[in-house]
Amino acid sequence: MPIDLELAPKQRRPNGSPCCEPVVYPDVQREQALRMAEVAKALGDPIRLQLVDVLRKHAGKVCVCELVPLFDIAQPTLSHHLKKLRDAGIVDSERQGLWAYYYVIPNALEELSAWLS
Amino acid sequence: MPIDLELAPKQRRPNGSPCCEPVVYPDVQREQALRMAEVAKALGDPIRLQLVDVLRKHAGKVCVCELVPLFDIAQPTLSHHLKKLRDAGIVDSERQGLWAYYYVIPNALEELSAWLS
DNA sequence: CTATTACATTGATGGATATGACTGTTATTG
DNA sequence: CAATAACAGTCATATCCATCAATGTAATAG
Repeated sequence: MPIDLELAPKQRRPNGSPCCEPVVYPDVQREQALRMAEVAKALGDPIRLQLVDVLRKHAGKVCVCELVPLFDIAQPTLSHHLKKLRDAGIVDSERQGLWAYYYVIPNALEELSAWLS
Repeated sequence: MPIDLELAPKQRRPNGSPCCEPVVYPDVQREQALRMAEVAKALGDPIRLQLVDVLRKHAGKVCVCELVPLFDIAQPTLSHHLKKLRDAGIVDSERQGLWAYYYVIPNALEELSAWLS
């Protein structure tokens, strides 16, 4: 059940009583909000957002060594950001020899995107 | 200029040299990433995301007193979250007597939404 | 085997963040 | 005017976060 309560419109205030009856909050959508907030939080850093932007615009997988020179941060810091994106379920990686290739998980952004539009 | 570099695909590593030529990063899109990350960061909290959800689903303006009972947080904490959303340019408020009415700023989410889809 | 490269992890640190208790401001009731 | 209600701001605290330096791991070159 989406959050679509009939919130009481403007109200008078008798006195000695709160202005609004407490609206019962439908506990549903809670989990969806948690999931979407987790994704949004991961995107809430300019570097991570640009990382996702780069990865999205390259259908294939991108090597970490190609991502490092794009930003003014040290390699461990980039690794840290990539881990955040991985923990949020936005990207995943694949190891091939010495290199690690990252890619955006298909539909990982879909729920948030649908909610925003 | 959007981030759409031709990242060199997989590469060999001669030896004594880094694996990839440093890719020149187009400094543009930086500001856009900053703006979108700011919005995403503000949405990166379940309570704030649900707040925006409630406000969006009510075309009119919603009184703070109607928002408070929806969440298990104290009123000052809710006020803080609303301020975060205000600072991020997502919502605005209007004072009418004792009450403050909040609403989502039209198109405030458009840039992020467009980028996500 | 030794050196080096690519990447991840750990630890430390300064800065931001979420929360609640308290206080302040404004407006309305009586 | 006095009391109260609605909301915002301040302060303190505990937690989280971004960053870097240093280290660890795995693989490849020589």
